[in-house]
Amino acid sequence: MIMTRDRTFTLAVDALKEAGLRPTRQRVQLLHLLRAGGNRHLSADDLAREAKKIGLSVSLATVYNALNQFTQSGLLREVVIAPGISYFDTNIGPHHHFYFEEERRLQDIPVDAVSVSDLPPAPMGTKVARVEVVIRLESEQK
Amino acid sequence: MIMTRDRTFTLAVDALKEAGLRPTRQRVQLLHLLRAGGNRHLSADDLAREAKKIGLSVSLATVYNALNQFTQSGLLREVVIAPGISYFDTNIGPHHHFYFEEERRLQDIPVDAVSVSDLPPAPMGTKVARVEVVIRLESEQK
DNA sequence: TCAATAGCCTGGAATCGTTCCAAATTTAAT
DNA sequence: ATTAAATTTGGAACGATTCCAGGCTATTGA
Repeated sequence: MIMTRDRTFTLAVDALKEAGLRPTRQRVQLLHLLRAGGNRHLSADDLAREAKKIGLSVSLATVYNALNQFTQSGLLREVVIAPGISYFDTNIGPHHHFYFEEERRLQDIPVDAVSVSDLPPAPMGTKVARVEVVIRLESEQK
Repeated sequence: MIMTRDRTFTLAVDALKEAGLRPTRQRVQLLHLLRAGGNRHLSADDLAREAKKIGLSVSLATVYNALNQFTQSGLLREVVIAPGISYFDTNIGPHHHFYFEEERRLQDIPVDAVSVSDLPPAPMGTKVARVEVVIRLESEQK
């Protein structure tokens, strides 16, 4: 008799299929983990560490591969902050970012909280892939 | 008899002094080189290579030191594009950037060509250090 | 259902950009 | 000139990321 399957990962599996990525164990688990806990900004290392903590067996190379593939497929968005500091953002809708320099932390800004208008046209032969707004914050004390 | 000194580097020397940096031979030469040729976007390696080409004797470590010091003093602006790709921009006035993904090239956008308005207030205890707008472009061909 | 095959995962080595270090040199102040 | 402080240097070290070759796994289609 066919048992009802575990539905825990159905969403992740579907998302991967739709993105044209094979729903391998590692990718499914990582995507599921990424999507747990709302919108987040994680480094590759953060994700690898989280995965390890909950007992997933995934190599660091695979974490990098998966994050890059997810980003390319539009399942994630990458925000690069400084040489050697980059975060993957699970919020893929249009929005912007505050960056707290001291804390090295990102925070989403809803897209309607900033208006970017009168964009110059994309130069000939190109099209806009993305408009990125980062507001860098420093502690107020002088 | 005191000869008239070489004025070639006067501007660079003055800028360094004003920034509170000692006008050492290396810093003067590098700043001068940076400012030659209008607004530019150079990686550390680009600058080191250029310096070498014109016969300057500067170590790579010094190039990095100088670029970081110049950036901190407001003589330069750093634009980070991707993990491992960052440029130093000699244009320190307010402006934004196009980034051509394929060519890995930056291009300035005059500040008045984009309007960023209704910025949300900086969170309590912080102030805005900088607002960064990068318009990422990809080749138009499908 | 089960092989065949294309794609994926892995640990470790390699690479890249960047920073660190201690010694030697240079600058600025006396 | 002398001295103290700052700077430069080459090379080692570093952290993040990518590469690689071999073993595994998902998908295909017979």
